[in-house]
Amino acid sequence: MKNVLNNLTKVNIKEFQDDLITWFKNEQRDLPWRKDQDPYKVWVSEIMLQQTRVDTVIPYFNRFIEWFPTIETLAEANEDKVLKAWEGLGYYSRVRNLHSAVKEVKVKYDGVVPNTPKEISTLKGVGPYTAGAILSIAYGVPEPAVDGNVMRVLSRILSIWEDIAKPSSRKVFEQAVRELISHEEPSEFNQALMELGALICTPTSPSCMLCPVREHCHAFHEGVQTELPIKSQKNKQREVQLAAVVLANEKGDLLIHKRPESGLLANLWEFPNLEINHPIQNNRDQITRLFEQDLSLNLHLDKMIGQVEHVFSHLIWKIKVYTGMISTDFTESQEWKFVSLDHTDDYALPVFTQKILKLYQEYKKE
DNA sequence: TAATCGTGGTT
DNA sequence: TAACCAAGATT
Repeated sequence: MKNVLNNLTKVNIKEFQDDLITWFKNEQRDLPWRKDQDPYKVWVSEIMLQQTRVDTVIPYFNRFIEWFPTIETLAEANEDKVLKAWEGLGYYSRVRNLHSAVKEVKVKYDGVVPNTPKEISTLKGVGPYTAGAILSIAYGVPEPAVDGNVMRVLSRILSIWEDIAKPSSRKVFEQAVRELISHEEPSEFNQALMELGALICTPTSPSCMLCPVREHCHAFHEGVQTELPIKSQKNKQREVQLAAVVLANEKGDLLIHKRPESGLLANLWEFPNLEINHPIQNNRDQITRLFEQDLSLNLHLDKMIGQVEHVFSHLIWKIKVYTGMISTDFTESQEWKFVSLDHTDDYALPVFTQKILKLYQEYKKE
């Protein structure tokens, strides 16, 4: 650790803080979660921003705060509505954990987000980054909030050649922040590091000539700013073959199924589907039998109307989409519903399901 | 530690 | 177009 951070002793910390924070106060973006320092809103924004772009988050954040303006309202909401508010954002366990944690804050902390590292870190979905972000931004506590931006910025400023893709590297950058952070303005300091990473110290072509802390930056002085940070590459996605079926009843309502409460897309809704990874499971009769065996759906597949591809972070789904008919004695249950497309307010539909729906609607036009 | 967990924009 | 990227947490 000492060796990796040996450039820390060469930084004029006071000047660095001042240059960074002054720039932030002048250049920061006007974002909806910066209108006040309500710990609940800071919390919601930080969860939404995990692995998600600012431009994507803004409309989701505004609508979420409209629907659930306080800890109390979110705690009282039912999960289907909460998931619907997250529909399309991805990483859905984030909002299920947030919902659970907000309920805990309501009963255990009398509705007040805790302001100590130990307590806030026990909340579901609140890891090291989010704990530091809420504590510093909402409460002014000088804790590190190390995200991808901070690792990139500090790897350049301090010329740190650790692999930032390794989980163990985060503690190196946390230690650096503990040395550098302003105890007078920890909120501005942490946000400034991230804002600098987002606007100036970008991954591929950093705008060093516009950088307010250029003179403090070891990578700039050595001309290696585009070689940092070091980040090892991830494995590529595994490909999975699926079959899905769109089943309409007499009214034109479509059959959807609630996914399991854990794992991928937990508790979201989908058109009936299953894996068909064996080559032998590739014709219509075989797939019909699989729906009967695996899902207890007694149905007739009409025709294959097209294919849908959907890319996850670790999977690629290639889905053959069928239309079909289901036996008249089928009955609805908690996990199986016929729904009108005009009344899906209580059913969060992930993007792959919406791709199937679009294919089906185009097919119906003809 | 390495996998899992989404989606859409950028290079 | 394929790879990469974006304010990570959990298991």
